[in-house]
Order: sequence, then C-alpha cells, then structure tokens
Amino acid sequence: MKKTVEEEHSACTNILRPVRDSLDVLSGKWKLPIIIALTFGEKRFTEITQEVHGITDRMLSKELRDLELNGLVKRNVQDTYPVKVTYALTAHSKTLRPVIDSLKNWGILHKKKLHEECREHKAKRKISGN
Amino acid sequence: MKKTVEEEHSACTNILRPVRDSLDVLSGKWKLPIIIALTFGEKRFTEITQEVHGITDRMLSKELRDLELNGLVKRNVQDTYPVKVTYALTAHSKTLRPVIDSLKNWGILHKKKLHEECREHKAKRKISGN
DNA sequence: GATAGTACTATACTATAGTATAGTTACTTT
DNA sequence: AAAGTAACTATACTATAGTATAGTACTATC
Repeated sequence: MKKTVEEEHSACTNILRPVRDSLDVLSGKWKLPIIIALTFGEKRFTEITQEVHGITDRMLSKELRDLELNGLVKRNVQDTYPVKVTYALTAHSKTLRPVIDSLKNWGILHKKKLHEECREHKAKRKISGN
Repeated sequence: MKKTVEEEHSACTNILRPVRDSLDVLSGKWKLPIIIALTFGEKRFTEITQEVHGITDRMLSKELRDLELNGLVKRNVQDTYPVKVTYALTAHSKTLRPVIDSLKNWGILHKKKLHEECREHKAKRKISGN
C-alpha cells in the first residue's frame, strides 16, 4: 500500500511539531550541558562553571534563569551564615534522560565515523602513491 | 560507596564530550527538521521548503550544504532534460533515528506538562476566588 | 587590613544565525 | 512570445547568541 502525498505530509508534521517544541526549549550551546552537569546532584554556581567548560558567568546566569522559567531547574537558597545557592534538576528535567543518552550515543558514533573516513583517506593516498 | 569528586567529574565529562560533538553538527533551527523531512524519502529543493514550514531558500541552501559536508545528506543530480536535483538521507544520518524519536517524545511530554500547569493555575484562581 | 571567594549584574562588544527581497539561468508550458 | 517552474545565488539587513572584562555586596581567611 503506497501512502498518498497528504498522508506522508501529515506523518511528517506529526514528528516535526513536537521536535520543534523540544528544540525551542533546549536550543543553544549551554542548556543541555548545564542539565548534564546537574544530573550528578545539585551544584553551586561556581561548581557549574567549573564543570561546564568554557561557559562565562553571564551565560550561566542567563541560562539558569531560562531553565528555571521552563521548570527544568530549581534554585534553592539556603539561608546559612553566608547564603549558599544551589541549583538542582526538577522531576520534569529528569525526563530528558533519553534525549541526553541518544545524543551521547550518536556523538560517539559520529566521531567514530569521522575517524574511519580519516583512515580510508590515508589508505587511498598510500595506494595512489601520493 | 560514595564517589569522589574526581570520579563524578570524569563521569560528567564522559557524557558532556559526545553530547557536544552531536550538538556541534545538529545545532540550529533547521538541520533536524530538514533531516526529518527527508526520512520519508528523497525530496527536491522546493518540496523541502514546502514541508519544512517557514524556512527560506537561502537557509535551506546553506543548511543542505552543511549537512552534505558532514555526510548527513546526499545530493543527487539526475541529468534528465531539465536537471532534477534530489536530496536523500545517507546511511549515517539514518542512525539519528533515536535522537529524533527521543526529542519527539520529550516535546509531547513537555507540552502536556505545560497544559497541566495551565489547568492547575486556573483551578487555584477558582479556589482563591480571583 | 589585604586578599580572596561566592554569586552574581552591568556594559560593551562580536559573531553567527536567521530573514526579506530580488535576481539568475535554463527549460517548459500555454 | 509570455508566463511559469526549478534550483538556486546575491545583497542587505536584523536579531539573538555568545564573549570579554569589570564591578558589586557580602563574608571569610591570612
């Protein structure tokens, strides 16, 4: 049974719509890395900057605010002598596990593929004598 | 057995590194939508613009070039009377299936959560009489 | 009392992503 | 011959993402 153009089109948008919804919330260089850093337990501001290599204070501050607004991160202020601020994942952000896992696995696969291509390229040069 | 700080740190970077590798290749508003459009079979330039809502010719042209360079899309030119150009997924980009599925599922989950919050909000207003 | 850590914010900037609009070449259909 | 489609490219622009550097208010430590 062949699908009609219309059926194919609606099957496509059925995937496209929710993927876009995800990308709207998770896009950018830092949001997923921050969430990954917090999967190992709540962390303080400076601890996150150390874990998420290359992020600036400004970006971390901004992204944490964004993530909090979207219910993906919880900000806890402990009113000890000097205030201690920690950030933790929420129940909702823990549902991102499969997304993170699949991206991790694909990243490993992709890198492996690049290495293979590199080896093939070298082998070809050997044969042709360049 | 409690993990040391060092163990936790290396466990974290073991996830962070490959996720970053993935994001480097897939980041942006259009790359995944284009790939999704092509999962239903090869398509011509204008067919993709129709499927991927809101993309401009310029962006599609640029992103297709990027994707081709990274080995995620194959450009086929059929030298019929008027040349017909089609774009298709490669074996490599088909391995993105789990990434797309997890993003799709999470997008659905996230939207559902937003709706629930909306309902809760309305219920609260009812109780407090505002 | 000087230095340093924590958790930021402010200012100013650059770079990249993305948009809007028009133009091109070559062929097809009316 | 005129209008239209396919597959783009060119130009010019805006908007957002991200960077660099410095500063602040508060403690804490040497």
